[in-house]
Amino acid sequence: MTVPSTKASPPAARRRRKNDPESVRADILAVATREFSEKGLSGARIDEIAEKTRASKRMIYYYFNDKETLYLHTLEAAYQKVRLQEAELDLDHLTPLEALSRLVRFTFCHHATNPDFIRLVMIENIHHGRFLAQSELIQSLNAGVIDVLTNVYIRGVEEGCFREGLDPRELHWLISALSFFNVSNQHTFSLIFDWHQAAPENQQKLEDHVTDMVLRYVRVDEEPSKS
Amino acid sequence: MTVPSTKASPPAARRRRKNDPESVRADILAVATREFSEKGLSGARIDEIAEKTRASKRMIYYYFNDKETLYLHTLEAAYQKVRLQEAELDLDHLTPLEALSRLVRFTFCHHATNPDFIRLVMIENIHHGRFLAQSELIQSLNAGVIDVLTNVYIRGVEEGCFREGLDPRELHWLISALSFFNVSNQHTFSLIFDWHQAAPENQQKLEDHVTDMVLRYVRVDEEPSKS
DNA sequence: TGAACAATGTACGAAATGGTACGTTCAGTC
DNA sequence: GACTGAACGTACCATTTCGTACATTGTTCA
Repeated sequence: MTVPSTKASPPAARRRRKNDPESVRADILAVATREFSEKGLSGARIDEIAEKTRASKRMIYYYFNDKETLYLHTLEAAYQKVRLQEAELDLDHLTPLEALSRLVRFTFCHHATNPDFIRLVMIENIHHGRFLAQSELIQSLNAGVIDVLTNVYIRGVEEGCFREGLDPRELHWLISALSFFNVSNQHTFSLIFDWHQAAPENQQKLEDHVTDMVLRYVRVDEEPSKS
Repeated sequence: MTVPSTKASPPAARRRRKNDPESVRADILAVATREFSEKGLSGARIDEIAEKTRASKRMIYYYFNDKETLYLHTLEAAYQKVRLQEAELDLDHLTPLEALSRLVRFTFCHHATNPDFIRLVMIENIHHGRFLAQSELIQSLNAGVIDVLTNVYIRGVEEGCFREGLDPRELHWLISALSFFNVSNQHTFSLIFDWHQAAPENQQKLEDHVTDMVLRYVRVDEEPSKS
């Protein structure tokens, strides 16, 4: 009763209390993200996650029921974070060409700066998307991703700078593929071709090439005239 | 001495003998490939590999020293198999455009029909290419892969159908990225965008798009004239 | 204040798992 | 035909690893 400023406001008063479930949960999730993305589902160790956490192993099983559930929550959190970042993108005030270019560069840079997310997706694919299939959350989150691209594309076609007949979903596939591969296969590619792909100058080159490639694919053909 | 037709020819007479080291080794490697590519290094179980083999667990440790060595041999065998298939490609008698098109389609199809290999490479990347770095074999194998592409590209530039200034290694990167992603991220992509990517008609579409994309990127610009 | 429930720590159990000790059989050689 | 080393089987060990039982502390509300 004599406690400073806490009166029926549990979520706001996080300082004075000893028990802080939300932060414990968040802490576990953060550590789990690092561990799972680094070592995979079977490679990550619950005990090691527990050690690196302020909490104890008991807490992991308290908030998340078992290893696989923890992994699923990790995956969901990662997707949510991505979507939040994507939502900040504002393309409506740009010309279609600029907007598409911006979108490609954003995707490329985003993936490059979020290797944890990429690795989790790789790992999830190794598991045949078994966990993603369980998550309605993720699937609903991703519903609107294509919409942004669709809008840009339609505007481009209407303005005559993009050629017709392309499927925005396939366009998204192309952009994703190039941006994803840049992170996912960096190690093997660098080793095999003795090329420091992660070097800033090479990353810049790749970003330019990827952007160029997508634009060339979408732009109308510059053929002077037919016959 | 009364044995049928075996006289100082151990490698040829494989039938009558009870011990058949080569085939045991090959069998182990084949099973290990399936297991590792399916479940990863940490996910695969030596006991399970042993069970699925005609041999026993003891034999795995007899021929390969430990789990990681077995994994490394698996990886090396997979790369070797790929290189053998690639070597069959004969592009010299084609025009540069046809040759490049052929090369892209070959890569796309090859990856699509060898998911085990793709998955092993994914897994190896999860391990930061740690094992590939140990293998001089693989790195030497891959030396000549770029050469084929380089030849085609140079021919194309000389004949005036490819634009100058592109790096064959980066070109290879683009082709690999699109072909690789098609397999590596099939599960998550199909789920998220509710699109049966593995369906033959969609695979055909993607193959066409990928080929088209690469060709559009490499072809000379069709601009009528400057100013 | 004290009952009720949420949050947390400690210690432990049971199964899985990589790896090995030890013995046996096979195949070529003197 | 005895000897030797390669090839192979069985049983086992030590450790790791997921998960839980149980006790304890914190928090809220009547």
